[in-house]
Amino acid sequence: MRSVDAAAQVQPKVTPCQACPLRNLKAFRQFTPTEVDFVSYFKSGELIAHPGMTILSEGAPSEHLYTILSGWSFRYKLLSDGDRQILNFALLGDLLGLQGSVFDSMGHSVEALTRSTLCIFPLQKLWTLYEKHPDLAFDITWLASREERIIDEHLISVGRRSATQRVAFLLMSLYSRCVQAGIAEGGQTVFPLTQQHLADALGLSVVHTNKVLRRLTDRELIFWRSGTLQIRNETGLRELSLFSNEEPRNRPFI
Amino acid sequence: MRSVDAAAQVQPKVTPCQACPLRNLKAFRQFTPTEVDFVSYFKSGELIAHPGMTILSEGAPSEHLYTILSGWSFRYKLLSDGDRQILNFALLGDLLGLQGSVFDSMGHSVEALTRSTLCIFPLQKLWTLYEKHPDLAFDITWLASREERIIDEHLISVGRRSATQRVAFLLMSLYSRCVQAGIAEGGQTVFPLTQQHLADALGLSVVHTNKVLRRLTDRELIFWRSGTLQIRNETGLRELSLFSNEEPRNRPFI
DNA sequence: CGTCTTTTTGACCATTTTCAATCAGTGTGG
DNA sequence: CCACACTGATTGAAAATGGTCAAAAAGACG
Repeated sequence: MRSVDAAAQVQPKVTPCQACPLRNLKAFRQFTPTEVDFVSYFKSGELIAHPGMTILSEGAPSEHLYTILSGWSFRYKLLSDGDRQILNFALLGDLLGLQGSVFDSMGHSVEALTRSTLCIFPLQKLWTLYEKHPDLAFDITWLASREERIIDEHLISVGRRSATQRVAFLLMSLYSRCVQAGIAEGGQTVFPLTQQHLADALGLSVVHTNKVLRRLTDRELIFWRSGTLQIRNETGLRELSLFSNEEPRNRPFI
Repeated sequence: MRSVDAAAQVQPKVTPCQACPLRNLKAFRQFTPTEVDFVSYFKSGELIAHPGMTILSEGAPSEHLYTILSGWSFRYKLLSDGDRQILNFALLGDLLGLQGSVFDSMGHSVEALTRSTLCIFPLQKLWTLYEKHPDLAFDITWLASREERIIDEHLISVGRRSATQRVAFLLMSLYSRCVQAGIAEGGQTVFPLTQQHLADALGLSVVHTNKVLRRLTDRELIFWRSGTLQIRNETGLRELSLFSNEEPRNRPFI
């Protein structure tokens, strides 16, 4: 279990906010020059996280807020017997560490799934954001509400859907987020999870997750191999999982 | 399924913010006079909701933000087959309808469990709050983060705990919130749920929930009868459920 | 090529669900 | 005050979904 300090590389601003790659994606909203200036002042540097690295730890305070510039990570909690529940995955543009800025410690941990680049925002400047940039403060509320929505949806999955529906739903929902993030096309997306990750997110055992995936493959709904997920029959998968994508366009980020 | 318009009683401000009963509870933070003035300007009236009434509907836009002045309600989502997942319960001081102010529609519904009084805040004035009262804007972020924390905790319960632990955990966590809200004392609290509500929150069937409750009663951990829940052995229940209360004191509200 | 992680399968087991009644509590109208 | 209707609580039995265990196969990597 490597800690941030041990394995992370903190860098100065390699990617200037003025040239933020997220702004080119149609999913994200545009900034005004004033906003860009503030965010640029707010951002203190970048963090390169390597696969398996713990970015934020449950129970520990957090000094920073992060925005994902690239890569995948996931939020999770551990039970005392070692069981892990993955709460949500985090992709391009997602905000991490908000709990740390509002409470004295994080209620969950965050681990990098792939090599990731995160923008670092020191909390000392967060208050200035609220004071001087109500529009950005509102964006933070927006992002928090969106996170709530995703967890709500996840909770109904784990609580009320069958194993097959759960798997189907999570795959569809991640695929849909990948499309939004511009890293998926033609029904195909990079998909750097292991079956263990899926199982831990869905409240299932790996063994059963594996069997469900086999069935979905046999039914020619999906094809998942060596880090790539193919949605072979999106309509079928949507029907099965009752997934309906209402992800808002023009989403904010910081 | 009564709608808000049909059964609700919208009243002018019966309880002036200056004399808000929440401010007397040690769990809640104090307001500055400026803040009280603004909240008072923000609040447009009160809503009396009766048991079973739908306060907010999934998929519908919401015109208002609500704060609970008294009573119980719960957030839930329905599956197409009619199954219901209760996402969280809402008590004194909790904020309802934030999603409606950020997205064009609610991602979940809210139903009153008991007769409830809610403060009504029209969304048109929300932007003023962000502009003129960054401290209150921060409070909204705080409340959103707290909601996330509770759902996270709920999700790990549903995903990874046994039925017995789940029931024990939910009971402890609701009891703990009641203590905070000042409506519980001496291990005893009003508890206006049915076993169906518990089951729907925990992702269990009513039948099994009933059997688990019986076992908890037989082990003399709890005693629940006619709307009153007694925690007969708090230590035992905490141990069983792995519940640890870290609810922050001095919580904000609007 | 050898080691380590991840995936896959089969067999067996357990928790939880579903089904089907019955019972208890509450409110209503006569 | 009692019969009737409803909703919610309880129970037992049978069925099922998903879990655990164990082991082998397949990849990934130095």
